[in-house]
Amino acid sequence: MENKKQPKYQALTTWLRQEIAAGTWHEGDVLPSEAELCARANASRGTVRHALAQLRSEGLIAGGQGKPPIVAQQVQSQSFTTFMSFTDWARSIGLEAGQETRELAQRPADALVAEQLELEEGAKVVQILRLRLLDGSPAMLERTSFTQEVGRLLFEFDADDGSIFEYLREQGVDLYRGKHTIDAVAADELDAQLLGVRLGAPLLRERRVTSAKSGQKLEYSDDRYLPDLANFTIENTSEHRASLSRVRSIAV
Amino acid sequence: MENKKQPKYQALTTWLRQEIAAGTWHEGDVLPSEAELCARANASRGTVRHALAQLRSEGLIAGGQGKPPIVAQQVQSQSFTTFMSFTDWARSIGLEAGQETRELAQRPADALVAEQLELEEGAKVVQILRLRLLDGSPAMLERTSFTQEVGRLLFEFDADDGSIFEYLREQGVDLYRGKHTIDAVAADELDAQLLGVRLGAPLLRERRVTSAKSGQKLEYSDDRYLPDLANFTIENTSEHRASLSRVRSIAV
DNA sequence: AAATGGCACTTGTTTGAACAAGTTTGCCTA
DNA sequence: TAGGCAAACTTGTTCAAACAAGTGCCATTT
Repeated sequence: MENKKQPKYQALTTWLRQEIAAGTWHEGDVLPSEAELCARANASRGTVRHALAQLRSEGLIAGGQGKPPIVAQQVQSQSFTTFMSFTDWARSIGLEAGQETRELAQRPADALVAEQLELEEGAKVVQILRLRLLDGSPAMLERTSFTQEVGRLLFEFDADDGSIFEYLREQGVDLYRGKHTIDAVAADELDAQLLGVRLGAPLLRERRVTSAKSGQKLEYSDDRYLPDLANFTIENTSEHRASLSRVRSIAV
Repeated sequence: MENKKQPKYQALTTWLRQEIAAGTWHEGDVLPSEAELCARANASRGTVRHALAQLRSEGLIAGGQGKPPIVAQQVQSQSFTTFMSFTDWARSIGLEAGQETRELAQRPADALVAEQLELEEGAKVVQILRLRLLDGSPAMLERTSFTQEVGRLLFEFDADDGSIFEYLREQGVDLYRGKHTIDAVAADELDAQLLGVRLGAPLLRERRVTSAKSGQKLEYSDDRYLPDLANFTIENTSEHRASLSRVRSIAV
């Protein structure tokens, strides 16, 4: 018996999730029928169905009426942290993240940054320019702007020392929501020099606005990846819509 | 009354989804309590909760125990069809999709296509090269390869006439899952000529493998967008993970 | 006036039951 | 043997009831 605080249906989902992750049932395998799960978990069918519904909504299992549920083809996804933090991402694929901080400055926001962070133009922001490395080679150049309130914490942090995202969360900053826009851009002089490509080379750009649960904007970043080193992938099915959208570009 | 085939809880979710989309309740507004919804829909609480659970899993509503559900901050996403079909996407943003088919041919698969479609190298595939337009101007160049079985249907379709995706679905082709990889690439000669950019200009590339529910690969496409005209966006929160992943590039 | 206690209301969890609808299996017939 | 039909099983939908647990408000008390 685990923590008695956990409701029965959640204990069931956790158990099933773990079993699937552990490979007890492989992709396409048939799970025990609802009746069997009822017996094994000593629960009513409603409870079991509640648990299965949760897994279904996560896309972990599939199956239609009359047929027992099967383990679905996994739709890969990354946790919020892994997707938001370069350091965490690198770790997750077995590489070591590195960084060379080129600039850390406080200055008035220009028009673009002010708009993205919903500040008055000229309000003070903290900007950081970092070259990010994967196993020692340049992979991405990030230009990030923080609101004054959050950014001031960075002056007490060695930006060559790891994950800003992680550090800010430890400091209690409520980084809750990320809105990402992905496009392609030609390398400018700075990109070319630091990433080691020729001027005008195609780069994969991710612009990101991070906000608190309250909706207050905290960070705006323009990250440019070498397309040879990083891609974005997404999967969707006619049953399991992805939250990715293709949108019309907005002039910048 | 609509189609009586639709179960009650689904009618309820549909209704609520529409009301929310229509702005009857705004972000942060309180929805009717479960009891009220029971009365209004003439349904039991279980049914109402089933409907609410569905909306909750889509991230449309939030709210904790004791508090009535509220309309959550919208995480934008697109339906499977809208994301898979250029024509449908254009329609959704109020533009007209156009196309100029440059080639429709049957030929042996090269190594890349064969690998993506899980065919023997040299197996026959149907390839189509189409320039896609938004309101008349070039926006994307698509190079798509279909397995023989699916592709043969295209010879009875006027490819200048609209959505291949829609046509194939009407013909009963089971287009179920899309796996998308997004990166940036330099325009080659053909891209430059048809899209009207200079050689080497950055393009936003989406490579896509579409498969049937059975897992059989049906289509591989390399779509190159003018980054001025289309982006991809995604949102995630620490509670609502997105299915997007940043991955290490695989050599092509 | 401020703190507290309780009541009314809300959602969360669980059970049991019944019928509908799709799938599989195996037997029986042609 | 091939086909078809029916029974047995599966999941899907819906209802009703009960208690647990969290929230908000109001009246009473300090």
